[in-house]
Amino acid sequence: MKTPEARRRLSPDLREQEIVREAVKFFAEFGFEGQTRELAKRLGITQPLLYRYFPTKDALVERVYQEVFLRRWNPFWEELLQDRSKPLGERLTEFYRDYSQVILTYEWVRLFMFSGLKGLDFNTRYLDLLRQRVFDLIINELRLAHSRKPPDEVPITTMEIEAVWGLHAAIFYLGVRKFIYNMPVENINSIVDLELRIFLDGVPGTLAGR
Amino acid sequence: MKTPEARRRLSPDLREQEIVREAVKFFAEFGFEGQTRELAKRLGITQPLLYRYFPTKDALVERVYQEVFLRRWNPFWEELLQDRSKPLGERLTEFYRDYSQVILTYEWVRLFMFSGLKGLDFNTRYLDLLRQRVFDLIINELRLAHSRKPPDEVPITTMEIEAVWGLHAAIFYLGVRKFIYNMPVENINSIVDLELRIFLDGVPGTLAGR
DNA sequence: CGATCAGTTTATCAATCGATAAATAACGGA
DNA sequence: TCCGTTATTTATCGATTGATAAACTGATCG
Repeated sequence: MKTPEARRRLSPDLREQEIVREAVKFFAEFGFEGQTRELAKRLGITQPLLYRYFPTKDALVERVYQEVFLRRWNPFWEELLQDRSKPLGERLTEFYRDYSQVILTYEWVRLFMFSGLKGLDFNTRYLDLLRQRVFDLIINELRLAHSRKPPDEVPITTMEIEAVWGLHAAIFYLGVRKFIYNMPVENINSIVDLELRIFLDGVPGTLAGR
Repeated sequence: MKTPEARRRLSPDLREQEIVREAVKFFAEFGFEGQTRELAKRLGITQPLLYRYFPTKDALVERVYQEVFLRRWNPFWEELLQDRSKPLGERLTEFYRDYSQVILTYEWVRLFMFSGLKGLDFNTRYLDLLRQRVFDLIINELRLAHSRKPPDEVPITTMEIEAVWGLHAAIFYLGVRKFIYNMPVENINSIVDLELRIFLDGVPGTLAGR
């Protein structure tokens, strides 16, 4: 009992936006093997129309990546982590609460995993960025908070990076459980706080630069 | 320049074993959309022969699950975690070193993720088992080691479970990074030790039952 | 009100998929 | 050595896939 859906002839910009928005949801659900006919059906259009806006299916997939991963990165995070007017614990709480709100979504988590499994290099590129823009900063601030020598005197160790990876994994895995394993995960903020507490209590023993 | 590969007519048992063994590798690489013709090619047989041993493709996929997940569970783990003749830290190290050696493999990690993304209920079933057979045990032993009331007096809290989830995630994510994101991850045992140290130093603050 | 541009649909192709039936050939027993 | 069982291959079907070309139609302008 829905409208006959006879609405046609949208402006190209609007139509493209609609396609991309629906494609994000669609590929997040079925992966990149999701069929163009089914996507078109959800959009209330015919399948060949997709090819008016994107030359190939891969081009549409590529566009979905950009929309989900690149667009959602917040440059302010890097400032926040270095804002020494606040205690480090407070900064980390603020950062990971906000960061988790961005990446712990159905689309982000699943598309990221689909991308990794398909062997696309996007994951490594994103994670290299994450390490440079976030992990190194956190280690730097942790060193400072515990009166260790800075990274330019004593280089960052593998184990320091791994310690931060552990924190990051604990938080990201909440999204894996929720959106990939389909398990109930509630009160994410409280859990983020918990993981941070455990991390901050336990990490001093692994910091270098004494 | 390889042998003409004219060998035919294996015994049904042997042929089935070969098919399953190769199918595990194959589906771990390409996911369940991997094509039967390509799988047959890798086996050096023709595609219809697969249907002599498995009625449908799904039946073969189902068999792969059983082979990888059910067969590799070690009941001894549950005994080990409760062996109070050893310090808890030692038990956890021993367990997670062995457990990580079993699940942090190309096949296990990728098939588990493919399964989750496809919406099969196997993940939840496995993780329910993991929680009952491992998580609850760990929390019980942690309570005991820190002189808290046992779970039958003070029920296990959500946050205690989440704390163990965090440890588990940190370790499992090593496999995600290595086999899904294709990142270099070395010295897994050392990292497991590190995560355990951080966990054990930080977790007492979240234990209930005081 | 008619003409033109462009957004959209219809019709269809070529390749690929899982699956089936019939033909072939390898191995063991008499 | 021959024969029969059956493991294996050849040939093929029907459905589905991404993609293309041509026909259609709605909106804007004169």
